[in-house]
Amino acid sequence: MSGEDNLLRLVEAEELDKNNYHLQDQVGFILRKAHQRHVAIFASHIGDLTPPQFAALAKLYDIGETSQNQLGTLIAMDAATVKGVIDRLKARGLVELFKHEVDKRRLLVNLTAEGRDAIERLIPLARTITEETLAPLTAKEAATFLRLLAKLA
Amino acid sequence: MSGEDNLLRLVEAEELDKNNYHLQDQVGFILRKAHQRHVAIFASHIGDLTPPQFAALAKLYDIGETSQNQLGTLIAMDAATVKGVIDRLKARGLVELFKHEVDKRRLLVNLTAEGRDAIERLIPLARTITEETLAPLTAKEAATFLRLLAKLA
DNA sequence: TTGATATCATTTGCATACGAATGAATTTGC
DNA sequence: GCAAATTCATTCGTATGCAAATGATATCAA
Repeated sequence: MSGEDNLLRLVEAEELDKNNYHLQDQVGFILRKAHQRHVAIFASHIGDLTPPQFAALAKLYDIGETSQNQLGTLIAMDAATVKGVIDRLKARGLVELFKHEVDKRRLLVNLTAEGRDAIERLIPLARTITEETLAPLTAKEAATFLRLLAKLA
Repeated sequence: MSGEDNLLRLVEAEELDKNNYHLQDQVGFILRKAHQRHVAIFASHIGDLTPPQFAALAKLYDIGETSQNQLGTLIAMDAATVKGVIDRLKARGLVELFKHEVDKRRLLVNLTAEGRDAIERLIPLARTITEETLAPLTAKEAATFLRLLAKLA
């Protein structure tokens, strides 16, 4: 085999390497698509609330009154994002805000009676949404998937 | 067992049902967190481009010139979103736009020489990003995860 | 106690993401 | 061949999502 052959093979290998990258096989790209699909399923069942808004209500229903910042940590939203979400829920009368009596930096958030009614009404729909999102998998596959997904998140 | 006992159990079961919903176990919530983590990993390796911008460049590198709309379909972005992404890539000189000679509705997009250089330089980093995203899983788990994720997306 | 740090909330700027409406151009169906 | 339907691109409005900067308050440490 000549030196020129070796060079050729090397060049071909590099070309192959470049062309071998397929976006549609990358975990990030598929993750983005799976998330898109879930959001669409969510919207088809719960049209008047977004997944982040639902997450805020569900968490407040679970743990009760907490600070805006703490809520953000629990539902994986940074401070700027959670503020917008809470502002919109407040505008719709689903949550109330209070200043913390002792620590004046904190803004306490809690469900209103209306917010409590809403989340109690929506939780069954949320179960349906979860089911429909996982519908392409068997029960066993879904369990495996959730276990591995949790390791990644 | 009295009728009152039955009623009590029923009420308790309903309460349990309501309180039994745990946001942090829902596939949508974990999917959102996994996606967030991936985007953060992406940004730590490729700071000057977002994942959607990278997707557009990678797909153009893969298939060559195409219409804005077709590109959007291939990278799972609606028309409004892809327009913004392409506009920003164009402003940075990474893609060029041409009117389609025959079908005057279409706007053709292609990489510039600079765009081609950029994507060739970035693909190795993208491989690293994929690896790091999947790092919490073993090779076997990663393969299983990708197979199931693809079924969901 | 006070000066340095840290925490909480807000604001601004930028970048997806998508529904809905619009207008231009093309294709289809009859 | 022409009206209806479709496709392509754009624009507007709304909602995340995050980095960075700012101001108020609280905690820590010397």
